[in-house]
Amino acid sequence: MADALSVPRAETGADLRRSILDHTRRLLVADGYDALSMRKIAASAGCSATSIYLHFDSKDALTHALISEGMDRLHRVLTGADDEHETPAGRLDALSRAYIRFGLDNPEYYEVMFQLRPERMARYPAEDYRRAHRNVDLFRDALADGVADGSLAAPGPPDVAASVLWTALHGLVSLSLARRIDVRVAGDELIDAAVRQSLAALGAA
Amino acid sequence: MADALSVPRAETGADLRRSILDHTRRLLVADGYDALSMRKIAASAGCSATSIYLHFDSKDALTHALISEGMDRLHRVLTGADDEHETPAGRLDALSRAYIRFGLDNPEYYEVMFQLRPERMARYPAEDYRRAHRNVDLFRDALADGVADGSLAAPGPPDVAASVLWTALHGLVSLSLARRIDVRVAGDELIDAAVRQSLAALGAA
Amino acid sequence: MADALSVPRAETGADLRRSILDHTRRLLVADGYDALSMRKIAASAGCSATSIYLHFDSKDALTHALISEGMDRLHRVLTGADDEHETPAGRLDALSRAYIRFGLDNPEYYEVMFQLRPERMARYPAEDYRRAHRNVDLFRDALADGVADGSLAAPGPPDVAASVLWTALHGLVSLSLARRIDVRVAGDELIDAAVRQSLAALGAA
Amino acid sequence: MADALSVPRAETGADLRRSILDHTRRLLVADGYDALSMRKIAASAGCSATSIYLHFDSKDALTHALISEGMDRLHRVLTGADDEHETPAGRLDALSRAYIRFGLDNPEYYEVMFQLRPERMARYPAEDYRRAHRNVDLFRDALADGVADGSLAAPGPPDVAASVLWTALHGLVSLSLARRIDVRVAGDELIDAAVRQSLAALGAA
DNA sequence: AATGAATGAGCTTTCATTCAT
DNA sequence: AATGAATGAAAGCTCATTCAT
Repeated sequence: MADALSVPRAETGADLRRSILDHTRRLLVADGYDALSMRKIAASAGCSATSIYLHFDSKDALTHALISEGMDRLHRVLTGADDEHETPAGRLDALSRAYIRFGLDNPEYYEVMFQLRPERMARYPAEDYRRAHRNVDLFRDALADGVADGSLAAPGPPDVAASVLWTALHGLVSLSLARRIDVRVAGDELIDAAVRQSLAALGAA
Repeated sequence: MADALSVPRAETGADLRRSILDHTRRLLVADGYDALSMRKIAASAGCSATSIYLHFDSKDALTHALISEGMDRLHRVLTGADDEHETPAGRLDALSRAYIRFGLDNPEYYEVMFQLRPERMARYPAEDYRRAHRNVDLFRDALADGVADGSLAAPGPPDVAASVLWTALHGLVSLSLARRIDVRVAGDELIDAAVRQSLAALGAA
Repeated sequence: MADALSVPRAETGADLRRSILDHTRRLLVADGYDALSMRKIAASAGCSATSIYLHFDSKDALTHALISEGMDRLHRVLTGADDEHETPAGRLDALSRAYIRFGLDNPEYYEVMFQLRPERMARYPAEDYRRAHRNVDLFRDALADGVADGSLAAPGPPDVAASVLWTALHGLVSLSLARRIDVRVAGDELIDAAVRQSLAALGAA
Repeated sequence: MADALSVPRAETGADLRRSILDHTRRLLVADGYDALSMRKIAASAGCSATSIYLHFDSKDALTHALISEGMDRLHRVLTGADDEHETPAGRLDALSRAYIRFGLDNPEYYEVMFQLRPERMARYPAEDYRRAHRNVDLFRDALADGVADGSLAAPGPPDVAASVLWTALHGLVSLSLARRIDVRVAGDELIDAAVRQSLAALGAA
C-alpha cells in the first residue's frame, strides 16, 4: 500500500549495484576521474553514499569493477571484429578500427582502463591489469598468423610489433579524447590515416 | 664564507621560485598531478604554503609555468635533433627518437604537458596549449620537405600524417610511463621497433 | 535514567541542528557576524566542522536559517502585541515597543536580520528578505485602520509613514545594540521618548 | 631622465597617505568593510601593502583615520547647515536633512563611522568616538534654543529628544544604504516624510 | 539491504603583519 | 620613504570512510 503510493524508488539490491556503475560512468564522461566522488555518485544514483559501500569495498574497488567491465567489453568487441574476417591482414585492420571505435565511443571506460596509473591506486589487484594483455594478444595472434602464412611481415618479434601497434592506437585514442589534436586534422580522415600508417610496416598492403 | 659554513638554507627570492618549480616536478614524478598539493610543495621546498603565492597566482598558474617550461624544453630538444640531420628521413627519425627520449626522461613535464585535460583546468591560457602545435609542426615540415624532394611519400596531407606520427609516439611514451607495457617487451628494442614501424608508412626506408 | 547520570553529552541528530543554531547565536552576540566561523561554531557546539554541513548547506544557509527563525519570532511577537490592543493608536504603540524590545533582547537575531547587507551575501534567497516586509505591514495596517476610523492622521500614504516609523525604531535599536548612545541618555527613558516622538506625528495623542 | 621616461609613478609621501585613504573609501563603497583588505588597498592605490604601514599603524588605525575624517566632514556639513538658518525649527530641519544627505552621499564614511562596533575593534581610541557626540550636540543645542525661546516643545530633556531624533535619522540612513526599504517607498518622498515625522513631536510646526 | 550521522584529514586561498634591505 | 619576501593563522569547504541503527 505504502509502496503503491510512494514515489518511484531508486533501485535496490543488484539493481543498485548496476545503477551505481552506470551513474559512475556518466560522471566519468562528464567530469573525469579526478572529479569523481562517492557523494556525487550517490547523489546521481539516488542512494546514500554509505550504500555504495554495500556493493563496493572502496572507491578503488568501484573503479576496478568498472575497469573489469570495460576490459570485458573491449575484449568482446575485439574478438567480434577478429572473427568477422578471414585474412590476418583483414583481422588486424578490423581489430585496429574496433579498438579506436571502442575508445572514442566509451571515453569513461577508456579513462579508467588506460589513463589511470595502477601503481598510484591503493589495493589494486595486479591480476585485473594482466587481463588487459588478452587484448594485445589478439593483435599478436593475428599478426603471428600473418607471418606464418607469409601474408604479413613483422619486422621483429610479433609480441613487440603488436605492442607497438597497440601504443599507436592508444595514442590516437587518448589524444583524441583529450581533444589535443588540431581540429583541422581530427576526424574520420585521421582515423583512416592512423590505421593505414600503423599497419603499413606490417606489410598489410 | 658564511655561506660556505651555513647549513643548507632553503632558497629565497628568485631561487625560491626555481626551487618551487623543481620540487613540484619531483612530486609530480613521485605522486602524479592529482596528488599534488600546495602544502606538499611547500613542505618539500621548505617554505610556507603562502610563499608559493608570492611567485605563482594559483595552483593552476604554477602548473602552467611548468607546462610552458616543458614545452620550451621539448621544443629545444626537437629543434636540436632536427638541425643535426640533413635528409628529411634522417630528421624524422631523429625527431621521433628525441620526442620519445624527452618523454621518458621527463615524466613530470610529460604528465602536465600531455596527460592533463586542459578543459578541466580552470583559467588555462589556450595560448599555452597552442604552442604545443609548434612541435607537431616540426614533424610536418620535415615530412613536407621529404615529399617535396621525393625522398618521402606521405599517403595524404602532411598535416595529417604528422599528427598520426605524433599520436603514435605519444602512445608509446604514455603507456611506457604508466608502466602498462609488458615488461618482456619494454625497452630499447620496443623504442626501435616503434620508430621503425611509425616511419615505415612514410617511405623512410 | 542513563540520561540523568550521563555526562552532558554533545547533542546529535536533530538536536545537533538546534544546538548549532543556538551556539551560533551565542557567538553572534559575543563576537558579531564577521568573526563567525564554521570552526568556531563547531568548537562551541562540540561537533566537527564537517558535521555542520550535514545540517546546513553552507555558512550562508546557516545564516539564513537564523534569519528565517528570527523573522518568525519577530512576527510572532509583533502579532501578539497587535492582538492585545483594540485601538489603532494602542496597537501602534504596542507594536513599536514590542519591536524595540525584541531587538534589544535578541541582539544576535537582530544582527543577522537587519544589520547584514543581503547583496553582499552570495546565494541569498530574496524570498527570505521579502518576509521582512510582513512586519512593516503590521505597522501599516494599524496605521491605515486608524486613518480609516479617524483616530490617526498619517501625513501621507500609510505605506510611507509606516516605513518611516520602522526606520526610526530600527535606528534606536541598532545604535543601542552598538552602544553608541550616550550612557547618560540610554535606558528606558530613552525608549519611552523614542516611542512617543515616533508616534507623535501620527496624531496618536 | 629616467623619471621623464618612467610611467606615471604612484604618489609618495603625504600624497600616498591621502591616496591610500581615498582608495580605501572607494573600496568601502564597492565592497564594504568586511571585504576590505590591506592587499586590496595597496593594489588599488598602486603601492605595496607594506607601504600602508608607513602611514598607518594597522588596519584599525587606518579605519580610525577614516572615521576621524568622516566625523570632521559631517561636523562641517552640520555646522554649515546650522549656520544658514535663524530659527531653531529651521536649524533642526536643516540639520536633519544635512545629516541624511551626508549619509546617503558618503556611504563609505557612514559605514565606518556608524555601522562598526567599536568594542569589536582592537586598540580603538574611545576618544574618537566621543567626538561623534559633538554632532548630536548640534541637534541638542538647536532644540534647547527652541525650548528656551518657546518656539519648540521638547517633551523631556533636550539631550534625550536630540538623541531620539538622531536615532531616527540614523535608522533611515542605514536602512537606505542597506537597500532594505521597499523600493516603492524609498526616495525623496520618504526623506521628506521622515524629517517631518521626526520633527513633529518637537512642535516644529 | 540501506541509511543518516559523524569525523579527521585534507584542500586552495586570503588575511594582517613583520623583517631585512 | 618604500618595498619584496615571507609567514602562521585562519577561512569555507569536500573528501573517503566508519558506525550505529
